[in-house]
Amino acid sequence: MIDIKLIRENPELVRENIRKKFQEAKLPLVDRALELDRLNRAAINEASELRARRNQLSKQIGALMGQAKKDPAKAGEAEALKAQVKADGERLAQLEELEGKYDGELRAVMMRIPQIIDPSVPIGPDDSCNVEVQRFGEPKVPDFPIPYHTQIMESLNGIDLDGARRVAGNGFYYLMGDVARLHEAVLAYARDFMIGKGFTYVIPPFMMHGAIVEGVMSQSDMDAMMYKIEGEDLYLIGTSEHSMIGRYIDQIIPEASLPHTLTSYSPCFRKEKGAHGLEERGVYRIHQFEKQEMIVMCKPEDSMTWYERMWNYSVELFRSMDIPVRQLECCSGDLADLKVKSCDIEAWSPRQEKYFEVCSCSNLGDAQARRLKIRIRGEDGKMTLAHTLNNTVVAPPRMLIALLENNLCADGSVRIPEPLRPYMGGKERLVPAK
RNA sequence: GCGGAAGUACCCAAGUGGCCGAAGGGGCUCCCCUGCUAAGGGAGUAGACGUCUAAACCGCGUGCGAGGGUUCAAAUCCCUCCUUCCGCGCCA
Repeated sequence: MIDIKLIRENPELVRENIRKKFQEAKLPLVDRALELDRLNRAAINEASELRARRNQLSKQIGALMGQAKKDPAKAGEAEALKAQVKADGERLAQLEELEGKYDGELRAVMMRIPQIIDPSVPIGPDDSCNVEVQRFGEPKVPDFPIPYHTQIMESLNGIDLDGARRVAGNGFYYLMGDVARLHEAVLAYARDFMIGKGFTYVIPPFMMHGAIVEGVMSQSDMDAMMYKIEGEDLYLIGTSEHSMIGRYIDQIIPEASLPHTLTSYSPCFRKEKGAHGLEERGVYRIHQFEKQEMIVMCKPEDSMTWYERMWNYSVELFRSMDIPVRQLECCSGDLADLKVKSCDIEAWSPRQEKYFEVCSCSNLGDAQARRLKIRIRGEDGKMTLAHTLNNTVVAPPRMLIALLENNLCADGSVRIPEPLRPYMGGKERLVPAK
């Protein structure tokens, strides 16, 4: 969400930004916003004047009522004033309705106008124009065939998808034995990795109220992703970012306490509406998974530095587990409307001989903060909107695919990367059953 | 989940329809006096949001847990909800 003042002062810049994102259909929204803003302010001004008059007259009525006890003639004057205020009341009620209407419509329009993207974002209409910036580690293809990840897991007696389907349907899994343990090892290692970077470990609520959901995501995302608890004003979180950022709603943060650098663990629940491709079977795209996340809330001038740092943490983490990765910069047309800049960290899949997404790092600028009213009180008392960023540390079911594929040996065993071994009881290798 | 009590500014707290955007105390800021591990006196102390403005000040509006309602007028009366505390129940 951008500042309405920016549209008032520089609508052309906002239009240009929309064109850069190849969303021409949204261009009329700019004029619509200007129109609604004008109408809204006119209504506010007229209503304010009426309220001011009501307050004044009501005071006079009070005084007259007091005098009327001694001088009955004053009662008539009071009645006359009452009638006038009552008459104003009807117009005021109309205006209040208009205020609500314009304000609501304006907000809806503003929600659809995209955040101004960073000048460094590559321009392109869709994900085919995303830019590979840099590779880390050698993408190797071994001379033996790499099976689909579920087969590797099955060979280790580590997964039961059939059972999960009976119990919860498609999109769920039972992880078992060493694979389940490896899943937890990855999470625990990633958690400690981030703690080592100075982040504060947080376990947030896994459910949240509707009002928070509306603050942290768009209506369309909500429909496509969120599970609602029947009969309660509660939704299951789709990522801990939701409850982590929601925590700051309507809050004023003292500048001295910034930056807030947090790493949160949570299960994530997603409907994942829409068609899923052949390569998204198994544990790639599922209704429930677990994730370690990083969240940073900082001063505006610091957000780009944090952005760079954050995606680099992901690279460092994956490299420490011997997984080759690359940084893929998101182009303008593929960038979500709330984001100023974002990139994916993709892990190498020796089976597909291509990279696939394992982390997504985003700088939201002040977009989220404006929606949620997250402000910073400066040392000088001035208020500014905070900048928010988030990045995946690791989402183990999916990253397990990369881990298993990249560490598979010709004999079918899986080498456990060094840093994970302490979390696996010292085990160095997973060996297939039989 | 049931019963009881409560939610007012940084904190405590008074306030049952107009004279209340809110007494009093504490804290904090500034000033004066005194002079040394202290004490006394005075002044100031909603923050926020919206609007107005080139911007700031001022003004106006909103604001007493939240949202509705009654009324010319609501901290105050009515309804719904939320939160906290105490007791009981249930549960890891």
